[in-house]
Amino acid sequence: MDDAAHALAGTSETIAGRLAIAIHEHRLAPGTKLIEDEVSDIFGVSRTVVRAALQKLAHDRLVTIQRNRGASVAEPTIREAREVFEARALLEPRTANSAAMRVTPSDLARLNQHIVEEHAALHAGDLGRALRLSGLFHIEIARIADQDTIYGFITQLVARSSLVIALYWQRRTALCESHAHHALLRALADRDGAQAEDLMKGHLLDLVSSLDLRQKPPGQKSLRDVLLT
Amino acid sequence: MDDAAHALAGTSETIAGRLAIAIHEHRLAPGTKLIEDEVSDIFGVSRTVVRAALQKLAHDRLVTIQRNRGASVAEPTIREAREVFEARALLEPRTANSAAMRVTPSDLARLNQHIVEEHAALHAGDLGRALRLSGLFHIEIARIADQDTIYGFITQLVARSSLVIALYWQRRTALCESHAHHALLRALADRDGAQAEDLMKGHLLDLVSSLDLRQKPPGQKSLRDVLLT
DNA sequence: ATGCAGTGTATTGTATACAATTTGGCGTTC
DNA sequence: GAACGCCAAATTGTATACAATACACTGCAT
Repeated sequence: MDDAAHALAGTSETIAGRLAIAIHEHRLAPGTKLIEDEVSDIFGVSRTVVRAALQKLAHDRLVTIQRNRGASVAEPTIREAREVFEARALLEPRTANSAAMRVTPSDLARLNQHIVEEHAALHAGDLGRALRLSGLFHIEIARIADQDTIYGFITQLVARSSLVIALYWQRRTALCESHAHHALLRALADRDGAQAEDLMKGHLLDLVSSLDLRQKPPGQKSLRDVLLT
Repeated sequence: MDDAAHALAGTSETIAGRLAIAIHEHRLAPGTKLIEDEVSDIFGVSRTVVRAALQKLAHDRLVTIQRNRGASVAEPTIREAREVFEARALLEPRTANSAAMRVTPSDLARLNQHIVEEHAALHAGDLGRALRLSGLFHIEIARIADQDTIYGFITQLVARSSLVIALYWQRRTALCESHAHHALLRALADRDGAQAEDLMKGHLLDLVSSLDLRQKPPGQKSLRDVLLT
């Protein structure tokens, strides 16, 4: 490649992937405007390709597109945040159960690697990467369950969860639930579907309770809150 | 409008909607090729808009896009067909339960109207329209449950179900489950969530058992089946 | 006949040009 | 000084031109 401009050229899929990872790792904050010209310069492609990528992300609710106003990283409302976790509560426990029946040794190895890397990232202070690995753990379980459709739903929900966490996570919950994943891994290794299902259910409940979903997001405090302080 | 060519002009959303309805009503059969130039002529817009519409439909798995080979109406495999109904079984019963708690008189009226219209369409011999109304009944219940995220999932699954039915429905099952919807409506009217949940679970089981998911789809019969008749 | 290479057409992929719309700033007026 | 209207810059929406690819068909050799 002779020109730095298109050092990162790619299809709309790869560009959507890069953006999704950046969002997942909290390097692109909710609300960030995504201007077509800028993005196309960065990746060295035309706006056409970028538009396709943005539309895909919009369909996954990772970005919001308003007609004639462009795209920005989505800012889920409290209501959406609750819905995302309610949907996860509906899908993931049963999926973990199915996964327990089909899991192979290489699956277990991969899951274990996720946990190790997540731990390493945490110690290295790379919170974004730790967060993404934590999400990948859930996605990996869905993949093991071998149900493409549900896998797709969970992938989308995990990505959106990352946005929810960016907006509503209260840092005083420091534990960051790494042993929850450990326990899940053990249940899977034991092929104990019922146990995996219960653990997943509890884990998701822990996750929501580590969020502050009782008031408006930091940036969008209600008028009342602002005026009557 | 002075020109018939763009009598149906619209945005990519409306075009995707038109295509989706046509697919839902089995006026576009699985496998039908969707050529950008043709579609753009029909709706009087440029290929740009049509491409966006097709990509949206592809994301919903109603059409398949292969690079450099274009888009065609999706042909779900048996595996996908099973997955779609497994996902529905995971989501819809609980959703029906939630709907029972929130349903309003006007919701009930609308549901009832769906049933009536479905019946009328059946008697008029318009099977496609009946099928779409039947799907709308399920979607309406999800809407009543007031969970946008799950509503979106169910909408997508119902649309895909229509493709599955086009491919795998065995006509000898004539009943077409109209009283199942009646029973559901009664349970909702009674605000009996548990009953609604059970009915929905059973209804979905009836649906899958009216399909023939044990062999290859009609068009793709295995070589063995063809040769050893 | 069968298989294969080459060629032309049909179709999709991408970039770019232009139109439409929004946004922010500037000056005017009250 | 605040409100309003207007203009310029930035940005998105759509169409179109051109490049790249796949597909069907013909003719040829075996």
